[in-house]
Amino acid sequence: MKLSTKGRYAVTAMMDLAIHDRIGPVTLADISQCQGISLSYLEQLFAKLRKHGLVEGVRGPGGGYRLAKPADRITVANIITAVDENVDVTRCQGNEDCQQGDRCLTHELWKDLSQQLYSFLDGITLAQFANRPEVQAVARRQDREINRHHFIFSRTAA
Amino acid sequence: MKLSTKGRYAVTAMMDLAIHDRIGPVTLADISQCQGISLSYLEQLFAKLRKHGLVEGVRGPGGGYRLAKPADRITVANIITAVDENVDVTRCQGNEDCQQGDRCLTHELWKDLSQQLYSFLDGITLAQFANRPEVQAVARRQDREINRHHFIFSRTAA
DNA sequence: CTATTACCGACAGAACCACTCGGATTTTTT
DNA sequence: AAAAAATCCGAGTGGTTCTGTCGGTAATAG
Repeated sequence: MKLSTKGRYAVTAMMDLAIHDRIGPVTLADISQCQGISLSYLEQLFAKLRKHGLVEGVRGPGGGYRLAKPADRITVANIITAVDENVDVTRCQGNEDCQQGDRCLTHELWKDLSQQLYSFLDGITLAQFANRPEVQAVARRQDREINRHHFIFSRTAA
Repeated sequence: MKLSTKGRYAVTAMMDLAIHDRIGPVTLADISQCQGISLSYLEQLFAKLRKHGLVEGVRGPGGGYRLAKPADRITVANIITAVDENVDVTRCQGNEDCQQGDRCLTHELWKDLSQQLYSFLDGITLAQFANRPEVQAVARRQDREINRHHFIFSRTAA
């Protein structure tokens, strides 16, 4: 388990997808502009998310990314492990005899804590965020706006 | 909230201190050898832990580090924030009008998740690890060993 | 006095992060 | 058919963090 800005970017971007899931795919350009992350960097993150079956891309104009599974089946732990594939285990990989047989029981304790943390984050789904009343309200307003712009201007010109 | 190898090292080292707290200070050389971390790197970590009032150093032969507070008053969150002082907030620091006023509500959601994570780790104390029966058993055996070596050889020669 | 330990700062290589650039491919619109 | 919008792809880069080395000073126990 590891937690860096990379993971945060991935999680917030996925929240964005979950919120606007109903009106179709969201472009990386939108997320880039909205969240202040570079487009190319987002592309790299989404390549990993796609390989892990969390999102699917839609090419061409009007395309973008959408969730590959219902939002209540995607957990925060899923997202973080998808982009931070570095498992980064203890120094004495598996072989527990790192020092006089039993000295390094702290490694066991850490593994236990790490597992607790994973379980915690695995219990939090994207749906839990997207279904909040205040989120629904804002999302609906934005969706209308986006639809209007789809007809008049291009969407990203908003 | 951030979680890297640095934080893991700090937490496992602090677990070590908590486990052997009863027999006095633990030297960094011991932790270094036991956990496979370089001595100088440990020194850097413990300088931060000391500045945050989590440990106190004892100089001279027989010295080392010991917990500055009872183990049930030191949480995992305390340790991690002590060594990873990087708070690393959202891109639009505080000013919520990062994009068209309300677009970036994902930042709010992330802040909420981050807070949940902190609370979770803040609920886990060193004592919860040190007080486990299996830990107690191993620690007692090790302590005896260390005491014996204190008289016959030097402690690190074990 | 000597050995042991914490303390301190500078530095250096390696790895990783965040990002850029230049393209190629697919699809919709015109 | 042409143009534009979007995903895809890989190479490369500057900066930071990680990990560790080295050399030294200060305090303390025996």
